[in-house]
Amino acid sequence: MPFAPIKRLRIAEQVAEHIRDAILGGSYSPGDPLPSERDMADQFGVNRSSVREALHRLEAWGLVEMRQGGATRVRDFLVTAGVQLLPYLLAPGGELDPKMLSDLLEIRTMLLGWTARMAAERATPEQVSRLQELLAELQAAEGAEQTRIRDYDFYDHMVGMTGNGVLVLFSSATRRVFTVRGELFAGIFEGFDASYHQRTTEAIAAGDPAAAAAAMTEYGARAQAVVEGL
Amino acid sequence: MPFAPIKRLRIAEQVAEHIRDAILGGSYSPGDPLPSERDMADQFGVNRSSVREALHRLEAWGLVEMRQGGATRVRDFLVTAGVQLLPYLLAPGGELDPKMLSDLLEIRTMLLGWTARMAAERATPEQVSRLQELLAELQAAEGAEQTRIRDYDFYDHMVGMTGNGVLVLFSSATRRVFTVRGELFAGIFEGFDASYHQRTTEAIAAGDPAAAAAAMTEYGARAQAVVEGL
DNA sequence: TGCCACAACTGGTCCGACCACCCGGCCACC
DNA sequence: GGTGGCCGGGTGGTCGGACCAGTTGTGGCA
Repeated sequence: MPFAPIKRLRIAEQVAEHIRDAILGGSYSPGDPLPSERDMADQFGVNRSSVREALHRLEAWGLVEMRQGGATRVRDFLVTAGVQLLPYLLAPGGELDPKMLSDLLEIRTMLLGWTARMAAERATPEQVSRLQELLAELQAAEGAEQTRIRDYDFYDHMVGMTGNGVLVLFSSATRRVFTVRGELFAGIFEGFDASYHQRTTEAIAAGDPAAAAAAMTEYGARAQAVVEGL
Repeated sequence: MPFAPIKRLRIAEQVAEHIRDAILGGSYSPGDPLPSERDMADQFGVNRSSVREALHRLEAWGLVEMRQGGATRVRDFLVTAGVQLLPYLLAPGGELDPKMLSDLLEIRTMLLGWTARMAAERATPEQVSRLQELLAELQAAEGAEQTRIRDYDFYDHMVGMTGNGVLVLFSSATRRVFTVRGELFAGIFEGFDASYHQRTTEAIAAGDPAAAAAAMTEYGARAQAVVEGL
């Protein structure tokens, strides 16, 4: 077994994680002021510049609002936060939020169905044969992790087949969740059943959008049931 | 008429906008190195700290990748960028990308339909009466801008009715697009026809998910047709 | 030819200073 | 009692410079 890669964390990143967890963990309510940059620099034992870098990151994520002269305040992140916060909203403060997980899988089911439908409508022959290759690789996958990766490659290719650039953005946002929080979804890929993907591929090859959507929707619903059963 | 708020401009923000536009405008390809922080600080005539703040913002948006020792490189933002970049991807370099706009409206249609469906499945009586209020306000709206705002309030309430927290994140991301780039969608709200919303409200009140989804999908499709016809 | 040490980059962190701005308390004035 | 101005202390914003840490290309050596 190879050595795990050394995780190199920039100081500003660590600071950002601390503050992010404190906010998502409920230590602050929307509108509450954070301690001043100078205070936090002292508390963390780092330079004020690093604290500022961390705060700017949180600001870009929609978690806090910085105003010259006034305190940096926590925003109502459920409204202002970007999708990129999803991995952390799933488990704020380290404890899994089952409701959020359930919601995410529901959205995933919707995206799966719609993507398969549009892929079937717009597929080119080359894309179909590539999809069949990916299906074969998925069926040959061993282990939960490899299955997860190939499942998402399959989905990614369908996204590309839709030709919708905005969907690419959305799906890459959700992919990040599955990557960062892969352990939450292991149940989906244990004893994986690739028959849904096979039906989907056949439906797309046959140019049958409704059947493709149905197969992927069923797959998503089954994944929902599996994870909810935990 | 009240005074318009004074627009404040932080230096780092302006720098970030410049670099962002250069990247989205195609001045750099994925993998290309940006000039060094010290160079850009000279060129912009600002301190290196400000350039670094700007770069960190771009990094949080998924536009660039910073690595100690190596150059800061442009990422393949169509894959790595967050949804929060959508407003700028719609018009990279100031020129509208009609394909991206078309894709966005297509996604919007999907979200409209699905949201209405789930809202119909899960609505409580209180939520329904609130929706009817919002419908009345929408029907009474005057002018494109007021219509746009109330249309989104209507949609936002449906999102709340689904009870899906992840959908809230997604839809707030898309709402930002309509806010920042409102001028692109003015056509939708000129000569607005609220009958789709009325049908939707009635279907939700009657607990008919399919009808609700159909009405909102038609509404989205009509908006697509209007904007594409420009 | 192939390897490696070095030098010249890059970004990452730190420090200390000053500026711009917000807010609170104070006070003179109406 | 209310108003407006003043001011001081605290906040974030910017600056310049220094040094650390990691990468990259190059030149010389074996």
